[in-house]
Amino acid sequence: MAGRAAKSQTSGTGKPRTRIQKRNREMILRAALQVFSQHGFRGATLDQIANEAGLSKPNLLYYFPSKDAIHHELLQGLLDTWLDPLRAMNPDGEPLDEILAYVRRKLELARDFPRESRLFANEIVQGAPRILPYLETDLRTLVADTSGHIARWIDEGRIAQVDPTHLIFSIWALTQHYADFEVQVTAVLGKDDPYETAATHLETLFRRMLAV
Amino acid sequence: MAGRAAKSQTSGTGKPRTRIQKRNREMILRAALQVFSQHGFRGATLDQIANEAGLSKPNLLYYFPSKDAIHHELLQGLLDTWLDPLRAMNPDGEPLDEILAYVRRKLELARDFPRESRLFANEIVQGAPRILPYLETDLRTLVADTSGHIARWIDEGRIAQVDPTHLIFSIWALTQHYADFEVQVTAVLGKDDPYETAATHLETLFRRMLAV
DNA sequence: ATGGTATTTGACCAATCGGTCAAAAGAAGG
DNA sequence: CCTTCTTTTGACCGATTGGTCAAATACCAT
Repeated sequence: MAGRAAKSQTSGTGKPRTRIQKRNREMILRAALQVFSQHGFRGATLDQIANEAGLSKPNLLYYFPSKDAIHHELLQGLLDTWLDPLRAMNPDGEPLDEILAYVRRKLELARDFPRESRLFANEIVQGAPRILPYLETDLRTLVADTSGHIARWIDEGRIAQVDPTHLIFSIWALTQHYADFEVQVTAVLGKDDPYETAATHLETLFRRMLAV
Repeated sequence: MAGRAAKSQTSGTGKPRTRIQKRNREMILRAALQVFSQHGFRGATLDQIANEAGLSKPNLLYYFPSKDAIHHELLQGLLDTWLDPLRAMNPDGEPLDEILAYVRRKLELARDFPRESRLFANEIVQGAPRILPYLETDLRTLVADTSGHIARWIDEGRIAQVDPTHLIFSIWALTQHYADFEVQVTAVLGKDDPYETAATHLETLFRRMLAV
């Protein structure tokens, strides 16, 4: 009994091997998403996450080596899907359709995954201490590329003149607002679901902004 | 020495009476704004704030009774000034000018007081646990009133048809984005100041959206 | 200088933080 | 049934948390 590391340790970067592991890791990530998105990284506690997941704290740490590891895995898994809609924009498509489709997809993400959006918002608002390098490389390149396509569309006279990068910022700001500031939107509008009216509003907005 | 409360205790709701108190309370609030806006309420610690303010923790607690009290005073002082630009909108003015002026003022606030914006963003993203009642009453009324004015402008055919409340949301989202997501904007754009181009972009956007 | 007030601090506290560990309890195959 | 591996847990650790308190110090009018 000299070795202290379990032979079949699956925590950390390893992939789950049993059904129990898969189930519990998912429960933990779901609980962690809830807690991290509501309190930010430093404001969240392992006890909260464990409690939300219905596990004991040591048991939670049996599946993940640390608080940072959970947060990191959550953020990592988020980033890919979060920017997919932007990558999905087709430079050879009809400009207005492509942009409106992107807006729609982004608003759907805000509606269907508000906690993911708030997790990301927390990270950014607090200075992006964990994903700044990603922002300065991958994200920056992706935005530069997309801005290039938009600039070409403008040069070809297919949409109105507009700063391409700020256009992208505007799409992010307008769509994520409904997830990140949900309580404010709800407090002002009442408990009704704001997403239908928001979708109409945003389509109108971008149609007018981009009409030639 | 029976009484434990100092006769001249000025902490809590009392107003500062000496120059030292005024100075130190201001230093504390400035430090607290920095820390709270970066880490959120739960993620911020009194030691951090005290350190940032150049005071010892007990000394900090000589001027404010608790962590909550500091955060509360900060938020309270913020709310008034934060919505002033909206209150300053003149229902009898020229619609487009009024709205564009509001956008400009709001963007200036984001540029000049980004930490205040992020303090507010943190509070809202995390569910507004401390100011939800305010949102549901004062803010809601204010938005309802302003939406009424905008609706009238639309009825009079002075600006294009648009959902007034979502128009207000759009202004908030677009302007605050540059403060709340500053690191992302900077990471994508480079270190250059984005506010000049943002101002132009937003003016163009709202002109097109509201043109009759 | 002196006395009273305002301010500052070191030492301390209970509670909670992230994390560890050895042992107990399940699960599975033979 | 027994063995082996996986999963769970209670007890515990040092560090940090928000906050207290009595004593020390700075300030100021007389």
